[in-house]
Amino acid sequence: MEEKTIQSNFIRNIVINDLETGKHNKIITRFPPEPNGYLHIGHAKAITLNFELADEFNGETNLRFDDTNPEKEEEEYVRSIIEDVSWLGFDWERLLYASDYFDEMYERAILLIKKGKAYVDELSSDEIREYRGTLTEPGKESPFRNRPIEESLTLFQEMKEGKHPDGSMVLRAKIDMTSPNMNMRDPVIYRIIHADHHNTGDKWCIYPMYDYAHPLEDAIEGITHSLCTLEFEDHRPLYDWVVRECEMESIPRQIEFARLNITNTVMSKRKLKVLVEEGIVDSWDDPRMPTISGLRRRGYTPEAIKNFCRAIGISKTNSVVDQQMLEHFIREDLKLKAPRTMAVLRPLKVVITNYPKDQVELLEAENNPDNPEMGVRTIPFSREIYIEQEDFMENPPKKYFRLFPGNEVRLKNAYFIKCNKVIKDEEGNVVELHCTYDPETKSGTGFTGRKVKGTIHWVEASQAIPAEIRLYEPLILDEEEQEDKDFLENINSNSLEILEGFVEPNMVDVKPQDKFQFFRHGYFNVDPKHTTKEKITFNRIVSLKSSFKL
RNA sequence: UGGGGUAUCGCCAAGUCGGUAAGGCACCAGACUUUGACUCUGGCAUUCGUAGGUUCGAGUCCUGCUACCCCAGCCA
Repeated sequence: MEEKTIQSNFIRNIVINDLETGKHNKIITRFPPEPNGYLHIGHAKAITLNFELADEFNGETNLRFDDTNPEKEEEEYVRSIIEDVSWLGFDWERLLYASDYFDEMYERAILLIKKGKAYVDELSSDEIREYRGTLTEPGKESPFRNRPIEESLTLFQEMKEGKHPDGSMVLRAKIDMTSPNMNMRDPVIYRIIHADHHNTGDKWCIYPMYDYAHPLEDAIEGITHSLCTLEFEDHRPLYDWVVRECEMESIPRQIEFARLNITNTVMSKRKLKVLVEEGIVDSWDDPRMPTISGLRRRGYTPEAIKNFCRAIGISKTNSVVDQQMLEHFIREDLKLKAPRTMAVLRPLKVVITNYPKDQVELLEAENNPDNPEMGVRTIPFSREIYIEQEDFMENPPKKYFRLFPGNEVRLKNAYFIKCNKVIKDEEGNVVELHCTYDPETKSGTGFTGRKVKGTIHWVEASQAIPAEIRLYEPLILDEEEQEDKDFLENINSNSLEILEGFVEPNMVDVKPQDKFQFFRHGYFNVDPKHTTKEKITFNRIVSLKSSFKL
């Protein structure tokens, strides 16, 4: 169920204009993750934007790893990012790495030095910081700023050859130490890092900084529209400076948009990492995580995620999208896709006293009333069944349509039953119900003799399959207006609830990632990690909406 | 107190040359219902941060305020 209703947004308008005016005949975008962590739904927003924008206008999109810092990046992340982007259903034109361009970047740096636009600085990092000035005070020029070009050339060569230790010197762009834009105060563009790179091994011991590397990567690939998040707005003058001074032929345009925030969760890599490291969740793909892998394990589909990304729009406003919006799109997608089945999460045994002992009859049930093509299945029915604890109340309030003493309800796909007797344990807890059924009310016979207000789900007791069912709630509690509060103080300690319930016997052969609608409960996914031959574990993706209030 | 941004319904978000406020989520009411689900119908901004100005007419133009976000990594 993909809805490709294209929503207008300011970036798309820019593209349309660029195409109409002939500035570009074809657009090329890119998704440039740094392979230093797992992708989350915020990345999905950027991925969807880049790929679909190019696709709409017959352009191309590259997947490019921005691997300019070997100390933080790993092959494992490259693998997971590729997996996630593919899973979302996007095909890149080219799979590239910033490290593919290290040679060219080095040559362009030499060009800058020769033009007097860059110099090797031997100030320490602390000194560089001091010389940089502050937000309100201009910086000072480094004593090395005006050293001879030949000297910088030699030193830069030596940096590359590994003749100098980490931190001893850097290559800086020579721009303006008094600029009100801190990024223009002679930014460092190359630093020495003696570390193995996942792609280039030990070939290099100097690595370009983002602000220098990124515009070159874009220009080299012929990227026309380089989309990034708001915090890079201040970097745009530097981006343009690099493209211009390095004399790149292709001129990419950087355009910034707001990153995604969703209520009741966290989105930064840093915070997600804390959740994993503090053991608040058990891994990056924990079903409570907003990571692509977490959402996948929870049971979200690529279509739902993409529809969500399309629906939230693109703008420059800092915003927080209601998490209910995400839930809406998975419900919508699974409505027609997920077969219905009955599962009892908190079992209460019911004995149907007038039903013959030792009789088991097979009943027919629709797999999806909203999608008849999904066919029917048969389910067993007998004298003993389980129903949901919350579907019975001994002393119900008004408007309680479910089972209570003397009341009659419909068992979905089976018969009407009436509750006659409540069995309790010593502590007064209801442990069993005795009911009677009416053979004339069998589902599918067209019985119209009388109506009942409630229909409840059930599972036949002797053949029911025990299953583990995991219910999730948001990781983060609704925040009150408390600034500077550590997000860990708002952690929802009840974000996971594990239940032992029963599912229909025909669930024996489910496979990991199979999705179902548990009748009257919500949508569930077969967990790929916890499910074993002995026991199936289901993750609740999302509950059904409900207007029922006790 | 420097620079860069943003302010349209509870939450997202469209709003071409100024012409008299799309849509989605949420919510409320009703209909339907073998899911208190779905679906359907109706309701949800006389108003676009605020104060002025220009104009026959301004969310869209001008001016002044206000609030919030980002920037002082040899991170991206």
